[in-house]
Amino acid sequence: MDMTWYQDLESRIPTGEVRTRFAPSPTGYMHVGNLRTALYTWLIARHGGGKFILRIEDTDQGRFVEGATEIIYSTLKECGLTWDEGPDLGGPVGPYIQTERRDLYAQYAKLLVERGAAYYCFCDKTESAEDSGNFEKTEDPCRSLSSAEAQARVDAGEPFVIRQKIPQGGQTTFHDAIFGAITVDNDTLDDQVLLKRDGLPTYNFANVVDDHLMGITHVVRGSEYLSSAPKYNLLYEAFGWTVPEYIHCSPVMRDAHNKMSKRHGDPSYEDLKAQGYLTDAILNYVTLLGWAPKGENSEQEFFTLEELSKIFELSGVSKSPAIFDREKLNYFNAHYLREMEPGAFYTVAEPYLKEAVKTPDIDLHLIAPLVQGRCDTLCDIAPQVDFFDALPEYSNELYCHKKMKTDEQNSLEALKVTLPVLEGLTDWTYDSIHAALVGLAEKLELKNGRIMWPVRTALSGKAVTPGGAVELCQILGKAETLRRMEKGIQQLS
RNA sequence: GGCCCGUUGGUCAAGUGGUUAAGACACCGCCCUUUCACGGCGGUAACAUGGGUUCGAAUCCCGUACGGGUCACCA
Repeated sequence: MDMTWYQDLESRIPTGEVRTRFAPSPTGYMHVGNLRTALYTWLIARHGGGKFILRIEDTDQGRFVEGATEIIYSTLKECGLTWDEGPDLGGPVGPYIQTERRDLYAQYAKLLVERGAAYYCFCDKTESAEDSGNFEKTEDPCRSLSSAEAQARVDAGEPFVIRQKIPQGGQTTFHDAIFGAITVDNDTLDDQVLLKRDGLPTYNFANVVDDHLMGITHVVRGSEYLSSAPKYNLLYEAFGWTVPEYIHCSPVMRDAHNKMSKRHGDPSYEDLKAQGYLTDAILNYVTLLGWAPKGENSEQEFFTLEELSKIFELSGVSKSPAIFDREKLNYFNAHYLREMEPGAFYTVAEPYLKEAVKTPDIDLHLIAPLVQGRCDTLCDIAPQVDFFDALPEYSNELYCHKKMKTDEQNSLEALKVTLPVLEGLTDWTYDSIHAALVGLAEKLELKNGRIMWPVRTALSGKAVTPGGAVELCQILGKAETLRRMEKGIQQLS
């Protein structure tokens, strides 16, 4: 009995557990919307104690990008979105790459033809409505071909596609976890292509077949697929399969009108990393773009993946698109940066510090804690610490500070009295320098700032520095400190 | 153009018939302070719109406007 060819496939489908899948096509980089979809999908699986599956959808021969699969793997791994089954791990319902499942789709498409839910079409390729400007729905002449005639043309070697035969009249209703029940007239649906001329399935068909065969219980995808969902239901119905739960997510926007896109130069996950953002911060922020915790957690905004997998609920997913806000991402990143243990921060900051400060005598470990609280991203480090290597040219205007009550004249005096004090210091530590400078101010009955401001200015040549006068003295070392102060005195004289 | 979906401050958002309409980012002010940050305190700012239903509507219904998606042998 050849009608049982699919029984083995069907028997492999796991049941009784939550199974979700992330199914990217290897056409480029991992954009933010993609990452969010992967994250939600993973969260649903983990929240339900189920399996997260990775499937590569490479049915478009023309758009394959070399290395794209690797970016998908590395991004998911870095983010901690571990998968239980996939091309590299295998699993009970593999293979997990669609081109390796090629024969399956054709078989299932033919099954649909036999059942009268699909038909062979021999027409020329149709242009997209947008390109052609033609939105009229036209009756496909191949739809009414007799099965004998169609089969004869197939046998004769005539190229064909297989199209879904949408019922005439009636309505189809599908349910989405976020949007609820949506009903459409069947007459508004088109006989979409299931199997392309090259024998590979379209995205829509491969999805249905694979999601069923892989036992996917929750289908997470972008809302751009919302309007094709009714056709999916018709397909599931024709096969006699159980319809999974749909979760359609609205897009992540760059502004009110446009999705985030590579074309507009919007950053991918990798770009954000290169711009000095931490993975945890990116994930945390992206989670909140289109999802919010409910109830008692509704005011919490910082989450670990672990916490999220406990409290993530679909009811918190938003229907409307969310605009990606760099400022808020900065806030999250700054928060994560500050929360890091000093050692951990040093590890991530070191490459950036080394890039900016090359003087061998300078201890980068002393600089790191100074910049930790002053950065939105790691890329903010270098511009703040470049003066350690070389004192920049600066204007004497910098010595004038209203609040510190300093001007060029009293700054010159301050430097002149401070120089010998520091010169006489044998113990060059933070505490001793601090004691010396504060002691001097006290002795002269001056506010600390009257001494600190001129010193900090002379040492940095900048209006803003990480750390104050004492830290800068300590880090620069005695010799360099004295040299820069003498330079200041000379410049002010 | 047909169909589908959406609309709470500039942004992310809570809210499910009765609230002074949360909170966060950003912005502004004050405090802290050896600069700048950090931190603390306070402030400006919203239910797209018109009709219903109701004692009462951000919440329910209808229309309008605006926005998005889709109508590919792309995903």
